[in-house]
Amino acid sequence: MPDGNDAKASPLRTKATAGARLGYTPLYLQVRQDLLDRIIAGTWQPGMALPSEQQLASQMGVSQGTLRKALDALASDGVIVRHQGRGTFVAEHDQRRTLFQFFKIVSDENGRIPPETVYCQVSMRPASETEREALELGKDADIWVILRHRALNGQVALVEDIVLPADRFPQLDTKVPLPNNIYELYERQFSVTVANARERLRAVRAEAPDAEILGCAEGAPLLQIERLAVALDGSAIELRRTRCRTDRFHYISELR
Amino acid sequence: MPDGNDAKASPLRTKATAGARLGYTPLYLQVRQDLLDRIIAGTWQPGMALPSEQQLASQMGVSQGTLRKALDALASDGVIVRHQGRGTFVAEHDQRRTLFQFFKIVSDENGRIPPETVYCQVSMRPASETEREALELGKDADIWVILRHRALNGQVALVEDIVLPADRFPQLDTKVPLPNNIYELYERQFSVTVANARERLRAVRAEAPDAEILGCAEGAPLLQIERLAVALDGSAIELRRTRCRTDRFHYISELR
DNA sequence: GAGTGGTCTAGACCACTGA
DNA sequence: CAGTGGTCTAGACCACTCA
Repeated sequence: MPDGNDAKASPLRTKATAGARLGYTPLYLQVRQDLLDRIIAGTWQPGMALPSEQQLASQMGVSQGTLRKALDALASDGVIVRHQGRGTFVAEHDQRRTLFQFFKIVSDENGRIPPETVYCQVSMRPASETEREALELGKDADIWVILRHRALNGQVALVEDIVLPADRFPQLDTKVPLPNNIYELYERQFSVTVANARERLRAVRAEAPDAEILGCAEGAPLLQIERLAVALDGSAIELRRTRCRTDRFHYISELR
Repeated sequence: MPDGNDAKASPLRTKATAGARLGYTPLYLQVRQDLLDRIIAGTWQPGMALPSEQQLASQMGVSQGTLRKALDALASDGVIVRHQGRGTFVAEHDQRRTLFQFFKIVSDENGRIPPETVYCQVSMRPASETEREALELGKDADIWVILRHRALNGQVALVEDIVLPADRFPQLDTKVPLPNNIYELYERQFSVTVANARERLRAVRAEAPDAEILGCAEGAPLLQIERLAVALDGSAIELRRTRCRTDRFHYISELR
């Protein structure tokens, strides 16, 4: 058993037994954060099984019910995945997750189809001011810029600029050609797990270079998607701008 | 106590005590459905308080923990709202909910601002085939069509076509002028509660009529949003097409 | 201070998986 | 059939709201 005594009778429990008004955090949220910290630190790698509820509960000195609430919270955030009868696993950026959670463009006829990368180029340059601000970078930070063209149903439909902080992705250029599933690359090669993202959508005119790549007229309407992706530890990790033809595709959004 | 013996020792409990392989539904989900049915039936109106957990649990013959899981599920679906120390309430389509859950267009400078209706027209006609299909209507069904122009920061920015099944909204035309918050109208006047919606986004060219309304050039890029809204009982209730300028506004989408 | 939802516990039993 | 997560219970106590 390699998972021995690393957090026994933990120093948590801010229980506020008396009138501690502010700053009260329920035990299950403290447990949640403790587990999340260990996942971020790499104690359990993506795809690996966590110890069983019983083991974790007794290790951390809490009841199984409390531990379960912590795991439920992590599961609803997509950090872990639970399978009845099998165990609890650190969530992975497999094909399925990338396609459903992080790819919102759908074919009008075929529904969800995985995009195929048809062109990819990597370069480095100093970050602009807006890039530094969005990615929370220091004054002289460098960034990687990835340019990709991607096809759906065999038709080039997307042009992407991806911006990454260079220091979090050392020697990215040696990984060329980059795999189709780039978040899997972040995860496996650089230990960076994308947890969630916010997107801003606009309709824009196709400028000449994009029009040529996408095979549409200059001035045609394109859907522009600006994404800021956030890592497990809450830091901004990727800035992405996608321009997309929407004559045979559309972007889906669920309001709940 | 007006909420007497209406569901005592309920006929639920499909507990599968023996090897009932398929068709097993956990008790808390049965309770959830039972409560949802009563909300749909209007036993508790939007904004009203439900009985306390203790009362509901003993009424329905389940433990407080099980009842709580059912309420938690309804709360995470946005059907009810819980307030520690105050009670549990049927969710309402107030200004706040409409603005945050069902309005995704944001000003580049000001952030979230409520849109202002500057033009509104209501008419009735037979449903087209695609409308019948989307709204699950019969052969000769009629629909209401609402045309609206809406302004953000004092600038006309949105053109909307809203399609509703006529039989669910009797005498809608007598409610003109429609209030700004139209989901509140559905709820209060027609007992129709919008629960969630799916949207399809595209970039399109501004045609002449929209260009004039929005004050932009013909052929300018517009963001087109097609929405299908679903009621509490799961039926499709509204089809909506919005066209929007995105030179000073954008659409936000959260990926989690 | 009474009443509400929120947390925490301890234990029993059930459904599912895989060797 | 052993081990895992999922459900269900009963009861204690805590934090919050409002009269």
